Amino acid sequence: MLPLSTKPFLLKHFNPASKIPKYLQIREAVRGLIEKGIVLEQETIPPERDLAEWFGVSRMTVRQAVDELVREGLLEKRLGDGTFVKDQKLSGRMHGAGSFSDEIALSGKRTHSKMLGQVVTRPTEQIAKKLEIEEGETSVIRIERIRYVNEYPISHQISYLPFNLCYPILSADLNVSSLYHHLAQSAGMVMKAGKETIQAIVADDVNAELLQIPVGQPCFLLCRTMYAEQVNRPVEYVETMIRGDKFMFVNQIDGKGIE
Amino acid sequence: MLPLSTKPFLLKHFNPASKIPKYLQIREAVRGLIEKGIVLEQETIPPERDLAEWFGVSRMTVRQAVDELVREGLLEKRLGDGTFVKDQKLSGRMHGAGSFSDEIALSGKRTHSKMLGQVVTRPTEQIAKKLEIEEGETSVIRIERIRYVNEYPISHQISYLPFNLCYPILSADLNVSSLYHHLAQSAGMVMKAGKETIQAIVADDVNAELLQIPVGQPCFLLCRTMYAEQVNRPVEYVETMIRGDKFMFVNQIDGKGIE
DNA sequence: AAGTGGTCTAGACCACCCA
DNA sequence: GGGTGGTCTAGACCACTTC
Repeated sequence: MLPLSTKPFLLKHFNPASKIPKYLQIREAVRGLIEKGIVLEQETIPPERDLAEWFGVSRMTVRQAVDELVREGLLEKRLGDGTFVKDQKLSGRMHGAGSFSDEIALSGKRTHSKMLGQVVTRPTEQIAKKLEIEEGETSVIRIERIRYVNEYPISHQISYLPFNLCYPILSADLNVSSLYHHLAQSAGMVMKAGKETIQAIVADDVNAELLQIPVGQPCFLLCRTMYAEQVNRPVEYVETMIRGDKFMFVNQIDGKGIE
Repeated sequence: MLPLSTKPFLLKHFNPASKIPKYLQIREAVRGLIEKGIVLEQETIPPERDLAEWFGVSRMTVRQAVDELVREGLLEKRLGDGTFVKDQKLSGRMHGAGSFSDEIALSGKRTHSKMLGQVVTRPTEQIAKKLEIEEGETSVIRIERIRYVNEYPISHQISYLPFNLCYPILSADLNVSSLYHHLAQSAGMVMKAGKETIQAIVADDVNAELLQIPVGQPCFLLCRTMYAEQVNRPVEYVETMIRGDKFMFVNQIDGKGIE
């Protein structure tokens, strides 16, 4: 039997006269049920028919609310059984072979970084999604740097890391040593795998000034999400703008798979 | 007005008597509309009320189907306006140890090539060097093509092949089938390995016209040298200009080699 | 004004799970 | 068998965009 407190709690967060759509109010009310611990992990929320009756709405409206929480990964429906609160764990299997990085092909050159800013902030919706952070759940560390090769700027990089996983790096001096190195040393995070996309874009005015190039000059935009060994979720999302006039990617093609 | 072909196409992929839920059939039918290029990017799919009438289902059922495609990022709804096919960047893998390519990850898209020219000519010094041809020793085949995805041009490609190794392909129709396929069939050349570089540049006037983009738009320039199993020298050098607004590279990062 | 997607109803029957 | 979620109907009114 469900605790008696669920129904009063839900109704307290619902106002049918409000301009806010009912399904959104219901979604947030049910979310509160979980966040406040009124319904614990592995337990069920009330049946859809009960919710519909309590709120005085149709079952379809309840489903619209609950299904969104299911898609967010907060709830799990089991056919014929009920709707359960999930353990807070997100899946993220990584596979595929191959490696690569933006630091390759710079061998023999002198490199350094300049820190532009390192702040703890609230993630935007996009960043929260990339890091698989529940919206508003927590803070992220935002690190903005310029990387130099032989004294000229080569890339502008903005990294985002979940605060609660990576806060020890806040004490690091990233001017002289690498982010990944410090993540391993101070936060115990060793990067394991990830995914990146590479796009061709032109420099906007901000990047043009930072990279000392004209606006409109071609650049690479590299967006990478990295996973650490220790945790089953992303620990870094980084966007890197790289000068197209000073950098190229090199790829060795090997054997099979060629039509 | 929508092409007449949408309705017949959709109904062909729908069977109300099937045990498969209607909304799933509708979802896949609409997906087919996009993948087959019957509805192109930036265009709208038919209104929900039309779809409901055509399929003989209620509008809620149509919405259940369409909303899933919206969540997948394939469609975008604009209130009061319509449901639009999103402008998606195509992607190509970039395995460090394996295939590459601009031809993968185009699954479900209609692709074809247009031959601009196929001539036997004397190699320039640069091309001769790439193909490891003694200067003036022999001739090369120069093949220039535009590649299309869903009717819009995606890349402009110029391939160079040593004449004495590859002349059988001169009889091939490269409009319909791949260069590598024909090299294998008619010249007995199977591509084995190679090396490619990827640069970010902007379109010049020639490429802008061929790719139907403005001059100055960002592009990738991919330069690749390929070796065949049978011979110990390059058999193809190809330069490919790829539209940056329609294409991105995707790379899976795996384990080691991370600084 | 006409057409679009957004929200919502009050039911219905089904397949599935558990006691 | 009784309760659960899965699918589906045939409407309705609203808010928004476009013309």
